Amino acid sequence: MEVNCLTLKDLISRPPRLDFAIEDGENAQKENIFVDLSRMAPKTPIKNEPIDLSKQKIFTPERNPITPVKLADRQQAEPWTPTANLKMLISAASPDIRDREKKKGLFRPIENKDNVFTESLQLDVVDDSAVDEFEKQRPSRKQKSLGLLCQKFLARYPSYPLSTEKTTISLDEVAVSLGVERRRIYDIVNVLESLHLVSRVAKNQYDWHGRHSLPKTLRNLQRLGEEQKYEEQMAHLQQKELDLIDYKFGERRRDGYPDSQDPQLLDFSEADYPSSSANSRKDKSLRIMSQKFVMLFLVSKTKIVTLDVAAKILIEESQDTPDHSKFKTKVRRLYDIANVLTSLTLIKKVHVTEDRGRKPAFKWIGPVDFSSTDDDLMDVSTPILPELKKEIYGHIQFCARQKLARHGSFNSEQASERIQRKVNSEPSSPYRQKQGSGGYSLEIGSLAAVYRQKIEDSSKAEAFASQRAMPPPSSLDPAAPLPSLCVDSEYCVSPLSCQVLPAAQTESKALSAQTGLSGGGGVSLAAAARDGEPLVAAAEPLLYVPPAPLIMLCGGLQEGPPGPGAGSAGGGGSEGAAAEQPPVASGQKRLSRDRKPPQEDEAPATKRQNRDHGAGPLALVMPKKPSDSTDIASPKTSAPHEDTLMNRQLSAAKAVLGKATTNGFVTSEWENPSRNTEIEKPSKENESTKEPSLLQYLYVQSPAGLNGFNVLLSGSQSPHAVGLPVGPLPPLSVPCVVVPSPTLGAIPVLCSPTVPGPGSSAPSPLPNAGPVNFGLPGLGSTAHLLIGPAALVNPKSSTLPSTDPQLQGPCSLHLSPVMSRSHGSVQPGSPAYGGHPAPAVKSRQSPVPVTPKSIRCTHQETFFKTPGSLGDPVLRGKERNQSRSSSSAQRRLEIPSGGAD
DNA sequence: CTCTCCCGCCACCCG
DNA sequence: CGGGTGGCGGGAGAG
Repeated sequence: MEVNCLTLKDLISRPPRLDFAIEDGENAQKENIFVDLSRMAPKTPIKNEPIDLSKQKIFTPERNPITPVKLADRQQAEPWTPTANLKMLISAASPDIRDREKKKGLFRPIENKDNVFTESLQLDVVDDSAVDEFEKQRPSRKQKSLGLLCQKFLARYPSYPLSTEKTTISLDEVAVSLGVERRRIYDIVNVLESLHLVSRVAKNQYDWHGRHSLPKTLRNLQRLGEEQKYEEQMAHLQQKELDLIDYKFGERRRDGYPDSQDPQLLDFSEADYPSSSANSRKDKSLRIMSQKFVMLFLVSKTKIVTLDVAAKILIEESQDTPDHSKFKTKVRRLYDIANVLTSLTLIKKVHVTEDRGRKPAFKWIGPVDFSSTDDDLMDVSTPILPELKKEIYGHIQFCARQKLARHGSFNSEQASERIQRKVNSEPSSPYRQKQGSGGYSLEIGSLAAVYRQKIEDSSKAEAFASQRAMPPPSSLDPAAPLPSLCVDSEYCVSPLSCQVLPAAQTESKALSAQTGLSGGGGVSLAAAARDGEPLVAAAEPLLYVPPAPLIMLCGGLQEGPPGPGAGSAGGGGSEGAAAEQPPVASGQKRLSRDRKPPQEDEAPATKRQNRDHGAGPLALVMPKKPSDSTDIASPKTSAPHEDTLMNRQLSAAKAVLGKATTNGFVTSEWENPSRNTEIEKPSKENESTKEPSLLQYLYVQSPAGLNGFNVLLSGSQSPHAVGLPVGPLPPLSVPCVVVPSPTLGAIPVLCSPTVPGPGSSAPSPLPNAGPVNFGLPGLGSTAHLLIGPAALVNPKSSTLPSTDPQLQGPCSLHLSPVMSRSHGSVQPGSPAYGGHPAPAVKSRQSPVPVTPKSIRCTHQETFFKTPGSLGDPVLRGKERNQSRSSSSAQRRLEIPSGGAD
């Protein structure tokens, strides 16, 4: 036996060695992988390796030589063909070898290696996706990516360090620890510095500040961006592109904004950045570029920035001559920055489809409302939290009641009015929105934002502080970008979608009819996505299936499938992944794919997702591409997602309802989208666009970064809504969907009034497994609640993330909380919805896995309770939330709700 | 092919 | 002036 093993190893190991430093820590990882592989395939070592690797997940770290049998199995199991494997090996080999030789000297064996190694092993073991393994085999580029490195870097420090504790960062130490050259650390640190997450204190020394001041920093950047008129510039550039590929620099500033104020940008925050003369080296620094890049997102209505536009703007500002090489260089830098920002879960990669084709772009998934919040708010201490929660819960409860009371009679206006009323009543209320974005005086989103900030603050002191150990900081962070919303890596935005949407929106009814869902009860979809991404997913039964026509439209609209995503950001273990997934989690997504543990880093998140999801589900939903399926599908089916939709809906809603109603519900973001200057954005907004069905609902989103609640109201229900223009769609039965987000936990809840009998058909394919997962954002921050009109179906079992417990539960309501989590642990068979493929709830994060059942009850109750309890919990962090939240919400709810009547 | 973006040379600039 | 920083762009992996 041994002999065999050795032989295999030898064969296998060699190639790896070449690639990696064999003995070196880094290499070690790879080697391990290889080893495993080797054992797997006794026959041809080389080929086997790759193959094995892919499948290894199953294998334990031990990976010792395994019996050949397994190999055979695996091979079969593996998607990879021998040929493919060989190719892989071969391709990897030569280059690797070369690199290897070089690297040997370069690499420093570091602990890091060990870590990496460990991680890889774990991944292998746990991991399902072949991809990971594959990657691991050889140190793929991804493994060495800045994003991954950044995640590791961030994992070292608490997102919200206690004020008392000072964390200093030694670049040398970090570099060694992470096993990379210091040069790479500079890239990370510079971007972090631009956001004030760190500050340089001395040579080679930085202080870690964490995310505490991130909202403030972003606000400042947003302000600066507005001053710089970046939005106009972006719009201008985009227009130009339509006309010409070439763009001229001169025009950009026509508006009169001063030439380079770049230096000022830096000033805003600190003295750190010395204003330098234009074009100075500093102006070109990654720090400044990073700030500008962020500003572009912040001023963008669509929150999507294409790299080419960003690069052009940067070039213009730098007053450099716009040659192609410059452009390329800028883009490279932007990728560097984007990788870091993605690791921070502030942005995620998407693709914008344009006439010219797909363009790489990034979407802001971080907090959005900070702009509206005051500094005061930032400082606000915990006390406020309860208030906010009440508001939110109250609103939710109200909705629920309404629904319950009359199945579709819910009037969104009333709700909105109520909210406004409240807001108005308190002049000082933080809830008021400052922004003029929409003219909405108050937005839930803003509330959420406030809430979130508070939470953040509190969190610093408490949980987070202690939690370094916690799952990756990022994921945990409340502040973390709502990103959770965006589960998937990429979205495609297509212009068309916009057009389509309007019509779609109006009519949910039509949809339901078409889908067949209508009859049954409504379909409950949930879709809430924060930034456009769909938050909710419905169980299969619940899944809303857009009528064929709609689908077609959607599909058409969407570009191709979203690529694999980009989303890796979340990656970092919990962070990225969590963030992304959770919110949106459209049921579909979740359904299709199960997430891997957030822990994994995924630089390659996108890939994973892809693989995770099957195309299958998507297919159902979307005509378009299977590949995206996961993303698309889920969103599509379950909920309306995307800004576009949202916008549409909003606009539609506004029209119908009148502003008042909408106001209450609409979040700032929503508004923004509607306006999009950017052509692309509007259309696409991700996967969500596709779903017209979503239109039916009015989506109330909390501000993006925040953990606000997202509420989906069915348009049909609202009387006003009836008037909706578009119309053909029959209103869905679902009155409203509330998606609480973030802070609470990520517990998505789906209540579907009636089970979608008809709908099921469509859905069935998707979910397959059944369980629809709503992915909670990694953190579990977001919870989605869907309330079905009349009859809620069964509550699904879901595991709640520790954090969210509160939200979850609307037991009484019949709501079923669905958790989706990064993991994808969803169970297909999960009980949800009684037999239906219920969405599975995952709570990967939750430290303590709760049993769905138990959780459910608890949560449910909790959910409605008054926030009072929340205050504590919130702070605590995710874990505690569950229990606490419960109480206060209800109280609040009732009060507010009353207004409706 | 295009998109990404790693890698590390070498210029800056600070202490 | 030495060394920390970090701009820069070649070139290769990934798709």
